[in-house]
Amino acid sequence: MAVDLELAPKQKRPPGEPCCQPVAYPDVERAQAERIAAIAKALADPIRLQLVDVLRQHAGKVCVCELVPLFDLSQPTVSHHLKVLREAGIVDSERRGLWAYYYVLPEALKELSAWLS
Amino acid sequence: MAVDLELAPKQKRPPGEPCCQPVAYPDVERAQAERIAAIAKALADPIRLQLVDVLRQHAGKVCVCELVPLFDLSQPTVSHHLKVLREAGIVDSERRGLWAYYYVLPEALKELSAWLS
DNA sequence: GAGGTATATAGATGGCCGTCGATCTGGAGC
DNA sequence: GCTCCAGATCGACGGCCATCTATATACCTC
Repeated sequence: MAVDLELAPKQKRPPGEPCCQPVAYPDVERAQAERIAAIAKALADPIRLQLVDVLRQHAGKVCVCELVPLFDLSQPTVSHHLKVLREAGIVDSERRGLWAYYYVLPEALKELSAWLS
Repeated sequence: MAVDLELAPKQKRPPGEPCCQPVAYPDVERAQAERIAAIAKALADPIRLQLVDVLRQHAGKVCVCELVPLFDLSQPTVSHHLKVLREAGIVDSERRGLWAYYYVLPEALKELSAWLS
């Protein structure tokens, strides 16, 4: 998966109609592309996107028991989505007694946001 | 864009009653969340992210024959990724003779970019 | 027309993802 | 101790995804 691999120019082509222009290389390295794509992948589900949206509305922390009834999904499924977001570094959680509170880590979205602009 | 709803702190509750009511609702409607998530999904692969990166960097139209050798993938696989990006509305293509030139549709990324900021 | 070339499509395959019900964990309160 | 509850984890299932090879399509040149 060599991003920095040299481009082999076209060897035979109809005259007068050049195929290949000067090569454009990816501006992002492979490792960076994988990081950004991983964030995009975590956001690539409407449920997770709305979860992040709710958490971002509150600068504070939101209880899981508030998140579950927002969606027509089972509690384990919502918990699974929260785990995906947590493992992507987009959210983190804190346990207080019986309840778990989730909150956004805004830094996690910066690289994707910066690449998009 | 933010809906101001307050987060009720968790208190002890009488047994037999549900833990809490949802206090925050998604600011993003389901249809909008699905649109944004679909864009994120198209970008959720490092190859496709780098393809978009190359096309954005070039700011013009890039021949497929330049894109294929950038990755250690078969030509049909690169073609598949370009098709995914095209069906997501992120890129479009134009055929010139034997060659196909791809270019970015910057509008497609705006909704995701706006949601992130 | 024949022959070659760039790209797209088809079909198969292995793996990952979203969802569920069932179960486990650990804290609260009796 | 025991019971109840919030949340996480497990195991399974169906479906979708990324990749390949093989083939088709479209186009050019002779």
